[in-house]
Amino acid sequence: MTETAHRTQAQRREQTRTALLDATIDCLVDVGYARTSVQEICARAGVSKGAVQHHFTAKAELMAAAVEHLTTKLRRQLATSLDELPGGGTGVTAAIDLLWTGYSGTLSTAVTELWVAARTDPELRAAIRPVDRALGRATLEHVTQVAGELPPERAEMLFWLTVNLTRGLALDAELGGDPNRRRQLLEEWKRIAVLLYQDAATAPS
Amino acid sequence: MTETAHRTQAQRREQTRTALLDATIDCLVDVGYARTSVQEICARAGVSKGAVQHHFTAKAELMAAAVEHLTTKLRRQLATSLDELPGGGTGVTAAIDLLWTGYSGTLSTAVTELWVAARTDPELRAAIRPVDRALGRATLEHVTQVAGELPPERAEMLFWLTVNLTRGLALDAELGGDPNRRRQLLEEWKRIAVLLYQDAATAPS
DNA sequence: TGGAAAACATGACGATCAGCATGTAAGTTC
DNA sequence: GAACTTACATGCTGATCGTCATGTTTTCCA
Repeated sequence: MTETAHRTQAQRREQTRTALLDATIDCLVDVGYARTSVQEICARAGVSKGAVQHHFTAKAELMAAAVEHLTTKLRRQLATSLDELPGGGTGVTAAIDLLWTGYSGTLSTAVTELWVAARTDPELRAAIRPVDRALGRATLEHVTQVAGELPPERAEMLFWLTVNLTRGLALDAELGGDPNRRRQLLEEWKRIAVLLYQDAATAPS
Repeated sequence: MTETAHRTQAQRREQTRTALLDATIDCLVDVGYARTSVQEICARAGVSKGAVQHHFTAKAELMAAAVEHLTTKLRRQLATSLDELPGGGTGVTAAIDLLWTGYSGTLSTAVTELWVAARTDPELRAAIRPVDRALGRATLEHVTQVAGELPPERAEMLFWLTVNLTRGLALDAELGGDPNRRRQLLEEWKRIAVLLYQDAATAPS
């Protein structure tokens, strides 16, 4: 119990750092950005305010780091669900499911909180933009890998349409919209996408 | 100059009330929900904290009232753009444009702030949901009125797909995504919708 | 093994928050 | 026009915010 586990300095640093970042994400998810205070964060992380001060000069820097932490986690989640999902994946349909599961999870909820907050916070915004763009490109790669061969331009269109649609649906889900309707809409969108895929295959302009 | 304009009590009440609600919306739009304080609001409205206290028992009630105020404004905006837009409106295309202009304005920005905040605030959420559902239905009516005759079920699908897509696009716009891409995506979506419209007309299942 | 440095804790600081108690001015009613 | 009510202003209160200054513990290195 009272046994002191020997940890190297780098280990300690990394450990409390990730604890802080995870706590930040948790905080964003279940109390929202407005009420995500430093105190609340380090209470969840089990450390003191001095710790967060030692690792990050200001709250804004913590948030910026949380953004990066979030995207790496999202990338990992994307990779794993990519390995699991497409067993008998039917190309476009599987890709859409992939995006939906990605954008409807708790991680994306945290991202949305940060996005909306970033709209009126230039500093946070500057931190988010490049990371988000990189995530977008990486996701596009993964998805096209699943979706089979479409004309690249068409594929990108479909991708971004799906991304924005799922983002809208995720927002609807956050506010407690009807889950059934969301399912229906997603199914309908899959049918449309497949239809378009056939179009692109049979009559590429 | 120093002439005191005689205002009836009801006029005074209504006037500062709408001033407060407008100021709240302004505040949400350009400083965000997290930094929308009572002080900031009544500073913008040109009244004192006592005034907001007299009209609303708590900040939550102010926000709830702001939600209702917002939706009535959105309805008016929708109605006017409905009168202006569809001069040579081509049915579905015009309807999509209508929705986009509706969901990409400042009013919808404020709504998004409240939505995201409402996710972790049950009180605010309870205030938003019914009003938002009513707005959705009203919008659906207006849109179908513009879109021409589609099978009602198809029309509703298209409507909700468009709504969620435009919401996602609006979120993208808020964070400073590429406006050109948004234009392209919207154009593409219009083409798809028209295609589906033809489908529904020629081969109604 | 002991001193330096890094990692973390504690407590206090001014600022700001939402809410309340009390005062004043404008309108209403008789 | 005087009592009364409504509409608003002013100033305070405890709580909480982010930040900082200063201790205490843990690891490192020689």
